[in-house]
Amino acid sequence: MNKTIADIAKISGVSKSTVSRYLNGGSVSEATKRKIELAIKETGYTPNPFAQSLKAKKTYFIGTIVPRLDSYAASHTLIGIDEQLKELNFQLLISNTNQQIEREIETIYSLASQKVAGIILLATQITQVHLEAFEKVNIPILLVGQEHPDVHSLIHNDLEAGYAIGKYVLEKGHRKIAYLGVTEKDVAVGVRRKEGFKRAIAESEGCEVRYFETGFNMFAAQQRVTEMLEGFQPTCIVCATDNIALGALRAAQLKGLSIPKDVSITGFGGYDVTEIIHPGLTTVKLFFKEAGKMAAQNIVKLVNEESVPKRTLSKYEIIERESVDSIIPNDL
Amino acid sequence: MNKTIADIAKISGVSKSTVSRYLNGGSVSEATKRKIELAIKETGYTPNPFAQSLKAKKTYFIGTIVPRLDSYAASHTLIGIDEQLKELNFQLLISNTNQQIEREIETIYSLASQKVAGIILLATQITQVHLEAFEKVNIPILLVGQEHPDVHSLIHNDLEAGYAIGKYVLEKGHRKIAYLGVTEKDVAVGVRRKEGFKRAIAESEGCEVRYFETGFNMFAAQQRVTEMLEGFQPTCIVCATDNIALGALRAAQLKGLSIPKDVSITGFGGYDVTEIIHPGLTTVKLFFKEAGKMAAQNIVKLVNEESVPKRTLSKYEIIERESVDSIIPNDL
DNA sequence: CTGAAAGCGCTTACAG
DNA sequence: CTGAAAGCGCTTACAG
Repeated sequence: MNKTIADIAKISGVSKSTVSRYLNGGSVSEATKRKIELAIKETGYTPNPFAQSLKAKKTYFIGTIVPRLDSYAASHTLIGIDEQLKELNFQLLISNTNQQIEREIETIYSLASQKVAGIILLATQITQVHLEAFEKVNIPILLVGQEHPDVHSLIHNDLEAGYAIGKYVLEKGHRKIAYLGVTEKDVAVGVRRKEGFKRAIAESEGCEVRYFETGFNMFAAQQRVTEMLEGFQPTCIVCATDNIALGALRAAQLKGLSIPKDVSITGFGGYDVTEIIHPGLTTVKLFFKEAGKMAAQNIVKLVNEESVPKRTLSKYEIIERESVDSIIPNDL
Repeated sequence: MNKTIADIAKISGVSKSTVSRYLNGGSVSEATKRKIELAIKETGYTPNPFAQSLKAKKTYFIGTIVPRLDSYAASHTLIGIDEQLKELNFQLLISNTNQQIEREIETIYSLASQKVAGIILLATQITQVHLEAFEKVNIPILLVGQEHPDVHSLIHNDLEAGYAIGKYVLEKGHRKIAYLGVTEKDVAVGVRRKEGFKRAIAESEGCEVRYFETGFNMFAAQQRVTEMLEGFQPTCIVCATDNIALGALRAAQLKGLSIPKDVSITGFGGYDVTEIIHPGLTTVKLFFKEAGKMAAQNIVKLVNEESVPKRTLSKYEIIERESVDSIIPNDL
């Protein structure tokens, strides 16, 4: 059977209080300390976390709500969160909503009823219902990937990153460009990245840019690009995610176009697969794992009632590979 | 503040015992049932799971140990486990070991000290130390992906699947084949798949087959294939995983070979990306999500002390795409 | 530094 | 059907 604190007390000949004090780093004499240590080693005792949480009125669970488990972004963010949380002696509880936004709400309440100390939400959209739930459960919440003025958040620098990739393709001489984005309901990916890109475009002259919208799925993107290519032949396709870029790549290839000679393509995310495909995809790398670590640090601070900036920014970096051609005119 | 069962008792004018009985489906009169329901609705009361677990001496956590979070196999298996566990009213606790096998052992003990009801281990290797840990913690364990005579397991039918892909390439006329496997320490992937493949080869004549070993990483595989191609030019490369196949594909392409005209390639796993790359990869699809669901069902049965077969097999299917050429001689 | 006692929020025989 | 009481394994003032 499982040993309890009473067993340890009996074996080491002290009271339960003293054992508890030892466990929690209170003041215990060297001699009793040794006796207790011995008893613990001998029995393999570990405190019952349920009893601890019940009594101490606090738990060491951090709930993380993810829209999906099978995405590079989600899994790498989770890896970072998990790693950092372990270091801080918290336990990660992952809840997958399978991209159903109603389940996010349910999950917020159910995590609360499980008495988690805090919640990290890998967010896609923040609705009024979300805000209401945050309010009601009354536990620290941290948004990752999206921001909202009323909630603490950690976001990728989508605006600047969008600007950077815009500048990049412009510098490579592209002027006839298709921008393949996603729904504006997703503020980070659908609005901010495009906004940054537009700013870059606005600083350049003689551009012909058309904007298209597709889903996050690569097959949907493939089809969208196939259609697009009927009526518009850009020299460069800038995609709001790597998955979209993968779809674009395949659509172009199936059309017999050579990348980057006939058309250049860029992605956004920096997934591993962008390096292994042929040609390698030029993309904006986002640091998901690092973002996850920062998120874990922030939520724990929030739990401990330490101060945290309302908004934390994660970095990005442009990775140059083979999918973008330089078409700078000869006269340069 | 959080309401307790005492609050509900007071509001509805009955005893705590009765409320508890109502909560646990005991016999309660219609009238009191209604009063209690009202009080619960009014207060938004949810039972404290720590108190429940402490008293009832059982928990609804199932710990799942995964070697990594960022793999198609792991995440899809996890999705299946999570989905099924929710349905069975259990809560999934994911623990990532980051491919460090010592951490698997630590995690087994730490999950046990967290009083999980059962453990699912997405296994790579089963060592003596594992068996010892299973023994010591004395809670139900289910292996997924690997098997061992002493432990319950759920595995993909690697042997048959290996045989099937061997038969397949043979039927396509290939006789000069490279098999790209992994370490035999991984019994399922390193031994069984190869064994099945060899059986198919043994049934055919005039084959020249060479066996190579590489890691699970696509970049390592790419390099391995690049080297291999110096000394051996097969008409077909059979890979033990999709990631290896991706590496092989890139190596061949960088060498200027056209797939499948110059060399055919097959994978193993059925990752989404194998469909979007160009050419599409012919592969053996494994049903990770379904396997995860079965695993969840089995571990819960084990927790409830119902009987479960020592070994459960998950299915597979060959997906034909463009990466394998038919080179059947003209005389057919 | 140490121990006795109360209490965290539940569940479960037991008696009625 | 219902309630009083004990107890799950801890922690935490309080007194010494």
